[in-house]
Amino acid sequence: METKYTYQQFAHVVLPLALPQMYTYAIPEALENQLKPGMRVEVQFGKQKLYAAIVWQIDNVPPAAYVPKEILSLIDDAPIITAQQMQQWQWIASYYMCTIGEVMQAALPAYFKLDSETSFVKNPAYEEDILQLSDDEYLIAEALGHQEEISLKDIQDILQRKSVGHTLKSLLQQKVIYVKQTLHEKYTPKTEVIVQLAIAENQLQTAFSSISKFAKQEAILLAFLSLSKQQPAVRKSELLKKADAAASSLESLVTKGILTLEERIVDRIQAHDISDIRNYLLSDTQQHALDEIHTFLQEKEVVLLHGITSSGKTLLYIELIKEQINKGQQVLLLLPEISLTYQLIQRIEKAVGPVAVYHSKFNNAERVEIWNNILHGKANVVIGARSAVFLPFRQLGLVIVDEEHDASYKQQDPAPRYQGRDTAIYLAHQFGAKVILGSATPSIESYTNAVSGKYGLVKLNNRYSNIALPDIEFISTKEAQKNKAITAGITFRLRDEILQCLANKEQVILFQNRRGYAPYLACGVCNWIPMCKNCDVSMTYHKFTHDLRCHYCGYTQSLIKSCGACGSHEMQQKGLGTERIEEDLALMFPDAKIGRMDTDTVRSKKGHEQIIQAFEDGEIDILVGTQMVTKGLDFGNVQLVGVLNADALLFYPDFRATERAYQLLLQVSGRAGRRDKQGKVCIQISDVHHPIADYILEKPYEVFYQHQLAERKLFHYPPFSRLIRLTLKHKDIKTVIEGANKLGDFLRTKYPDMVVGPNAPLIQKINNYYLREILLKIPKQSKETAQIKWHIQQGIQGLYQFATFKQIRVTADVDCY
DNA sequence: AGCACGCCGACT
DNA sequence: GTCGGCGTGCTC
Repeated sequence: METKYTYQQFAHVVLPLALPQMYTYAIPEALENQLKPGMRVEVQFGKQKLYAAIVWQIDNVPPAAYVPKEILSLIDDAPIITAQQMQQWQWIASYYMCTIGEVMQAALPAYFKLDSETSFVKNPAYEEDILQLSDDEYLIAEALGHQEEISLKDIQDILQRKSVGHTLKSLLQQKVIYVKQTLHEKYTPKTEVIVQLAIAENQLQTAFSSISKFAKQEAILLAFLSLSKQQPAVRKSELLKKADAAASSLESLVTKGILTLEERIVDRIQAHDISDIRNYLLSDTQQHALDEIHTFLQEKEVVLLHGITSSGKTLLYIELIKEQINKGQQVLLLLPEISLTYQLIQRIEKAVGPVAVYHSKFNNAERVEIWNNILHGKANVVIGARSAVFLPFRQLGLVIVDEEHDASYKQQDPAPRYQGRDTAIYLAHQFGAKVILGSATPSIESYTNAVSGKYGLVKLNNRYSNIALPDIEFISTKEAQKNKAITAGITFRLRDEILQCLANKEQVILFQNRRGYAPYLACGVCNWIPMCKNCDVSMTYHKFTHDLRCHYCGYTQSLIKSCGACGSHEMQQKGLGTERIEEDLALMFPDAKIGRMDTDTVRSKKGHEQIIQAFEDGEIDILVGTQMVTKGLDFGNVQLVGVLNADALLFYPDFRATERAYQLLLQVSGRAGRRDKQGKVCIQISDVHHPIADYILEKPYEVFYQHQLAERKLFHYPPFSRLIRLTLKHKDIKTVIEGANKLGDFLRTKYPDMVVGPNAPLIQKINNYYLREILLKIPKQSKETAQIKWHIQQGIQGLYQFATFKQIRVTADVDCY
């Protein structure tokens, strides 16, 4: 018998999974004409799981090949994403070669992404026949007598083991329990309990006399009266604190009908104190730059603002933001994650009024609220990290990308591997909005666009209030080693500079790009190095925890005392991590207060803030840290910046290594010097004649740029090409090599001049998976990028036709770093 | 991503 | 002979 649909409408939905297609569900009659694209619906996918999927498209064509499932319920009464966002997601999926489901994962705050949790409930029809049950089964049935439902984890806890499958199966077979899937709406608005007076003012006298025997109740009522004079609403928590009373006393007052309690939904996003909106005055140079920006923006969509450190780019941003606010437009200011410090946000807020801040360290509930505030036009200035490009803007007028060269704008893992800066430009384009890219050391790509006239180019060459540029000195570690003028990685030259700073009560920042204590151990006899058992990297020694750790997979083992190859006991610690340097500094400068900032000391957003605050308050004299110290530290009394080992920055076999080293050295140098005194920067490097020293010391950015450009041209790197990197992963090295060769050969037959590799990456094995890479260099002017991407997909599909290659994971990284 | 189905090794 | 390991394929 042929199935006859009673459904009129069908919805194509996106699931929050890495699936290439959309899935079609039937819209039940009750929901007809209520669904709109961008709304979430509850659907069952597979035999068990429930998901919140996003309606992408609605039509009335019944699928011919299968019987669609019904949409279970409608979650939203209005779309949570806009048509513009849907277009943006589609663009990201196709440009960065991923699925829309993966974009959905990255774009939505966690609370919008629902999936079901499995729980088990007691079958009410089950007649107690407890004697039939095994001990384990009895324990579960017993537990369900106390609670409505029970999760898998609860069952594992009760039975004190992980494999509970058979017990579960048996209980289900005997129909003691059944499975329930529930889709939890995880977001709950924050509420506060507000206390109000339940009686008229003139009854207060009577009330007081009625509670005269209860000191605490009296205290509460008095505290309430005083608080209610100061503020419109009295919060329960605050009242109890002021009265120093317990909730039970308050309850008594409520029972007596003197006070009432009311629960209210409040904003998690606290309104900040912005009482003193400051007007900063622009210098002539800055004003001139601002005028130039305006002129360019009349005809160009993007302007690159090339301003040296401390030239006051932030001030220009503030002016530009204010203009947009006056026009009633929204502004997005993107910053590298780590630069999003409270100090910077506060500074901008003081100048432009309230801003919404959005980045991954905010808790989920806050992110939902910011999302909704922007969607409903309640927030107009957003400061955020790269994921802020996914917010549901309405009237976007301007996007500013600060430190546009920063590598952290590129998402590495997982997909979507999008470039936040480039996505921001696309976003702005969608709204007809303008873009400002700001940097002291622009990326080669952006600068090329500026030189070619695609972007406007505005320069800001003077430091604000003419703060002198720091005095930069390269110190040869090779020489120092020869002369025995170096201990613990610090040359005597640098040590003397530090001493002088300490004598002058000035602060010092030291930069070292390795965390931990010793980056590796080595046997003094046979040179054996302990490696991670899962990865192709050496184990790093952490002294504080007294163990060896892999910085790639997190594997930890206790410290090795004897050599794994020759058995000798002469294991030596090699290299210098921040932890070790911190320790050595304490010995070298016993009177100085040493601080350390790296991922080990900065666990939370708070940890980061605390160290910055301590540094600003002068509680730290010498701050040693990784990459982190190069960003977001615009304060303090820093006179000296030391780079302990610049060689480590240049060592990477990566075409961007020089560019990155250059950017980092200049950025870290920018931390030195204050209003009244020229700062000092000491860069330790083995060879002081390395070209990078020249670029940093003498040559203007343009010279560096030209040299880099020539090199990029020679090897067909961006901006002369577009790179796509394919990474293949498999547990067996032979399989991954053969698979990579197969895919490489396929692509080479199509595009003989574009394929590089397959090659083994710098780290061959991570987490027990062997890796191989294939790089595609697509000429910039090529019109066939879309076709190439399609062929890549074909190639991967082709690989999966072979049984041996079926479990190779292939990831594509477009515009890879 | 999850989940079920299906075919080979170590236990009662 | 069964439990359960994970390789394989599918989900509207």
